[in-house]
Amino acid sequence: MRRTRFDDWPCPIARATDLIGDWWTPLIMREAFSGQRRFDEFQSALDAPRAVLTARLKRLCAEGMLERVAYQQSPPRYEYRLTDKGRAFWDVLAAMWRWGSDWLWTDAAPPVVLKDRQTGRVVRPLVVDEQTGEHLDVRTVRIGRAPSSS
Amino acid sequence: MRRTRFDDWPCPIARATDLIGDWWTPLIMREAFSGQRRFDEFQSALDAPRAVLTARLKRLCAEGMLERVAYQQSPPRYEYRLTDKGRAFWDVLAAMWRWGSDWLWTDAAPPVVLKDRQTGRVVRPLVVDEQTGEHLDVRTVRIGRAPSSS
DNA sequence: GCGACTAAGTTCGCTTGTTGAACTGACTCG
DNA sequence: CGAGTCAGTTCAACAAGCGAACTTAGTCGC
Repeated sequence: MRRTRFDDWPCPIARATDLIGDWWTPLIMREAFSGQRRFDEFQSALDAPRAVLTARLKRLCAEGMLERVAYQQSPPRYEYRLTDKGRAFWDVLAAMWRWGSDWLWTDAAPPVVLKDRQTGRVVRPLVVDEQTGEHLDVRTVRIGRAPSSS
Repeated sequence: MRRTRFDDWPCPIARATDLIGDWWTPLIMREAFSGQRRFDEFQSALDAPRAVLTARLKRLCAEGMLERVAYQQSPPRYEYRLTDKGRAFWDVLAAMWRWGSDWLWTDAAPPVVLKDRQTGRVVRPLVVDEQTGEHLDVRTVRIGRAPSSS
């Protein structure tokens, strides 16, 4: 009777949900993107229960989003670094950022924004069709069987 | 000692996580996007526990992502329709779709794709900077304080 | 060499959330 | 009148999340 797993469903959203649908997980990734690496850094940045943090980091490593790397031998200490897969996940967080900024502040504007590291310009993530560059509209898109590769 | 809420954190990712970080919730939204509206449609499409589905639909309505609308008077029956806020959430699901497709099928390609409703062309969502149209790279972006609007 | 400190977890008792299955109530249809 | 439909609710067992305290292996200041 354990929590239903989605990680073998034939749908990208379901599999992704299995990972980030976990409590705390997207926030851990956010911290990783903003440069945190060590257990205690994550812990104090998020104020998450240590046991939960342990479980999440273990899962993220198992999934190949983070890598557990020794940064000193004695006493043995490890830090958690983003892998390519983990870095690619930034796109999802950026989409969440945009949607959250647009729809989750009814009263005022959110106190934080994304900025270009060089120019300082405010950056607004947008989800588009790779081919056309047009904003992806729900109404124009449907879910379909993949074309057979044979 | 209840589950830590993120919905008043000053970060768009945190607030979004509070919503979609919930088990089942992104999948319910996916079903909503593919046209499901009724309680039993969601239930049988996902095979989710009915009690959980009730709780999630209630939450999504409270958050203004869905609307509970009577579609007949007697007996009173309700369906759940996407609001503008809910429709806007498609961007996040699209980003999850893309990332999941790219990184969560190690063995083969995913069996489902997004297609243009008219042309049938396969559509690949991409997260870009709204200004430049360039793919958003983690390394070029940082989190910063919002410019004061005064 | 002794006590305080540090980093990275683990353990524990308690509360909340999830699960599957069965049940309910108001109606309609044959 | 009995079966069926829809939109939930209820229940008991179990899993997961919570905060706080504890552990382990080493270093640093004195």
